[in-house]
Amino acid sequence: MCGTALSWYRQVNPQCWTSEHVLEWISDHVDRIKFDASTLTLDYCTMDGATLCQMNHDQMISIFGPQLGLHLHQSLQEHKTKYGGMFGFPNPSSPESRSSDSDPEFSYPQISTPRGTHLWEFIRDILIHPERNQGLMKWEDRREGIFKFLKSEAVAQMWGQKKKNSSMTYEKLSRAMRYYYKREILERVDGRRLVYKFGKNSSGWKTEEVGMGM
DNA sequence: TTCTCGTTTCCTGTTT
DNA sequence: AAAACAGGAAACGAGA
Repeated sequence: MCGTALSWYRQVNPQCWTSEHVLEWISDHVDRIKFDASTLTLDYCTMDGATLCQMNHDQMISIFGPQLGLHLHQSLQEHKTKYGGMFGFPNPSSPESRSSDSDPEFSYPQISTPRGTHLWEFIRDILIHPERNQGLMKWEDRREGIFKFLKSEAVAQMWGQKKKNSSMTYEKLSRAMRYYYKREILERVDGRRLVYKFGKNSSGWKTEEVGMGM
């Protein structure tokens, strides 16, 4: 990894980036899309490349918001395919560099994320990080898996971005949610508008199951 | 290429 | 009245 130019890091596997490179890369995108950087927390931008590469689309959006998050995610995917060697996504068993540079509480549950996340998984991943999801959704009853949409149209837009469909609405998203009742991925919660409950065929949201120390 | 799955889109009717 | 909820039906795109 010999480097000379300021931006040499852009030609290497993003896994190798230091936290400075990551920060540089983020600010580059901030400039490029004229994003209002004052809405960002420097804390969340401080991570090394390996940590960055661990993040999936939803986590990226949870931290950086729908606009910047999407740009970062797409750009990172391009970097990965171009310079990231043979891996489509990061090695799940990577030892994890927990340097003081990394976000100390950066311990996402290791959920196997198949290509093309499903809607319920997308929703679940937003809920797993309530402190970072910008008030999009919240748990009504964490134990029971009951949750509520706070910004239904915003979530729908995010879902649409993920599927490259700018015309997604809550109306249409909710139809897909209702199909989950029969498959018992969701259970009905009636009388409660915008409230749903995870069913027995869902996974990855229970605190015990995920081992988040609760 | 065809088939399935998981939605997406549209719609009509009901409920809150 | 507006926004959600209910599902049927058909179209769709990705992947096997």
